[in-house]
Amino acid sequence: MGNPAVTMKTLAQQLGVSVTTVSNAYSKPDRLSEELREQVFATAKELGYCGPSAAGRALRSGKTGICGFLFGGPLSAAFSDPYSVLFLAGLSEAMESYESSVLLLRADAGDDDLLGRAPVDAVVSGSPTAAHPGLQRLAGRGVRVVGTMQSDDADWVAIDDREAGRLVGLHLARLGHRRVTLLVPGAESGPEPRETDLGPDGLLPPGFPGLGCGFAEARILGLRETMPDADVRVVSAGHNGKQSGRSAGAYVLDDQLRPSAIVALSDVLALGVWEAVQQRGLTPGRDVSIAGFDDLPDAGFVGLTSVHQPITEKGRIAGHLAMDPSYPKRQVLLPIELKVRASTGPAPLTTR
Amino acid sequence: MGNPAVTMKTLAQQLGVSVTTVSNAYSKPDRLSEELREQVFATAKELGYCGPSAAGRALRSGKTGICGFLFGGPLSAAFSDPYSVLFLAGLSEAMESYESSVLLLRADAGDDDLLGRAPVDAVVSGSPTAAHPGLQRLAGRGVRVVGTMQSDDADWVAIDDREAGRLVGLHLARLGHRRVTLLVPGAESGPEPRETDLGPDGLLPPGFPGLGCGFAEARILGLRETMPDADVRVVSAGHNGKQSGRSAGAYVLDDQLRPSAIVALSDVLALGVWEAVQQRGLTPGRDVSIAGFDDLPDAGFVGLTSVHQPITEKGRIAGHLAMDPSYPKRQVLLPIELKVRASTGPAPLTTR
DNA sequence: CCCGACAGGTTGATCGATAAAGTGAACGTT
DNA sequence: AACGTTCACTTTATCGATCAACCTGTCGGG
Repeated sequence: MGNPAVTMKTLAQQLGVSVTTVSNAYSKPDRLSEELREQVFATAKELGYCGPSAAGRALRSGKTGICGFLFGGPLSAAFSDPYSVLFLAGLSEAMESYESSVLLLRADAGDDDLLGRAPVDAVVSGSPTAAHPGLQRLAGRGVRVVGTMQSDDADWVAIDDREAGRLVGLHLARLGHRRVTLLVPGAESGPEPRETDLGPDGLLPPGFPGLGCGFAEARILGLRETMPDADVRVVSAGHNGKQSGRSAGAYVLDDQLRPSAIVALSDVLALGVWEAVQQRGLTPGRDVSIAGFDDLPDAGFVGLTSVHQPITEKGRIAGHLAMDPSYPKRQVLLPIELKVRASTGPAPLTTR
Repeated sequence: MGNPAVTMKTLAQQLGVSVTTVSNAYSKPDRLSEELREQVFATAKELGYCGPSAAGRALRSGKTGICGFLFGGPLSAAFSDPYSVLFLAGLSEAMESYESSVLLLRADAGDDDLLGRAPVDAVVSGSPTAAHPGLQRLAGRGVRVVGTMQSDDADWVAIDDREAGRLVGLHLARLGHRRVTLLVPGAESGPEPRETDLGPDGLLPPGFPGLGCGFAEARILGLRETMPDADVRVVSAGHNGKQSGRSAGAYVLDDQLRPSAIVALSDVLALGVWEAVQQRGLTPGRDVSIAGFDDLPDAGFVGLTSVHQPITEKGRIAGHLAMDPSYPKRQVLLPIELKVRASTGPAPLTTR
């Protein structure tokens, strides 16, 4: 039952010892006799004391045993995206070995607060929404920050997104594709797909939704690099979900100048496109090729060509980087691999 | 960059005002002039102060703005179980409306600590591992506890598991099934399926893994109630995953006395069974019927008969119960519905 | 016989912030 | 003119625990 007011002081008084001794019973067992320690615990149970309060301990010691997982956008979206779920699985697995827990944080502009006020020892930037403004300051406060995109200064675990783009580009180029549409997960703009051309530098035009994604730019660059003379269009697909993948797919497929290949910057989108293709009675890999990134389990299931990355392992390593300052490699580049499946095939002659 | 030692005191000194005023600037805007407030923020930015520290605030005010999500077993398992992922999606969605965040907690015996020391205002018991010993004491400390199983005293959001069992039982009985095997998610015992008969009371024998599940008992009771003269066997399927569903399914299917229907107490298990059935070249719903519970998205996808419950909504409501003491209904029973799909059909004549 | 090491405590300061009560000036009220 | 109010802050007292530093016997070695 435990009265709310039961604290170490209460215990100490009851036992006739100092508060420090009670504290030691919990956190420094070797500093008092085994016997007394037992007594402390016995009295604790009796009075309904349930261990040192998180707040007090955190304030004094400066540690919380909590690692934040930062997600850009509504947290509920994190759970509908298999990528983050897999990442979280790895992250929380790592946390268990540190007896720490994971705090889900939403990284929203303006919401400096929730982030700044989070009681965490470290933060892992889960979605590759690279640099949240508040992150910098957090780092100053002694919070370790771990990214999931390459950068010069910070700690990170990432893949070579440019290389990932190249893998797909090369593959499609060899299959003879010349007209390609890229689907980028956009901001939370409505379901309306929006279209653009790439700038002269091969990058997204400034202000185009999807820009913030971080990985988008690199993947596009890599792809362009290996398909220099292809006709590449870019369509923003609203939020990163199967649903918007489907509608963006529809938009692209119904266009009179249908591309021979559609590359989605994430598998969720690609899977949506896959459905749109099926709905139209077309066969992926024959009538139109589809490729994605991340190689989610479902990709293997339906036969979607995708660039594999070890997502759960990524989460695990991020966890170690976050909790263990002495972890040797502070910047980890994970291997990737193109999984060629049935969803990509030679470009149809009519559209070559 | 923000020196670690930048605190409200620093700000106050720099500005020549009291610490309280700085505090008010953040949490009680109407208690100081707009002008001064701006100044405070300006200086904060200048000195790299990133808002009130969570620890200090939590200690003094007794609130953390954090809701714990309690999972029985390794947290990483929570992410491989679509049920908990869907639940978490709802929970975190609700949290956003309270500007609170979710802390993932592992409810392990012996690990009283991690739970007791968690800086939370409330805890939602995510997996139906009903009553963690520490929960009681937490409640005493002023932490609101929300369950996902029916009980008399506490707040909860749940479904009528017994009724769920009845729905399945009735359905199977009408289809003429007389020999049924129940698959219960067991403890983390190895992959070895283990078998048992139901006790005379129609309950699991004491000590049988799966007992702790909470919902298992009720569902079994309901099922038995509607199939009084069926031959019901129970098999424990190791941990709650597709994998163990498959091996438990194999175990059951390869038995000489193969049942005409297999009921898994969770869809993940059922989906595993489904795969085992397919692997053997059998057709679910014709050669052997399969039914599950929870109606995960994949269930609809492959055509698995299952008892639907609004999982995400459950999480949402749990969140409201946790964060809003004035939420009207403190005990919420959600509707369920049997979704009949292709995986169940008339019992084959040979096995009737 | 003195010294140092060690086990097993104690004391007092402190972590960063908020709650509650107080202060003084300006203003309106009857 | 006396009095109640409001505004805009300040003062003081904690919240619960940990840390650094300091006692106090005891025991073995030189």
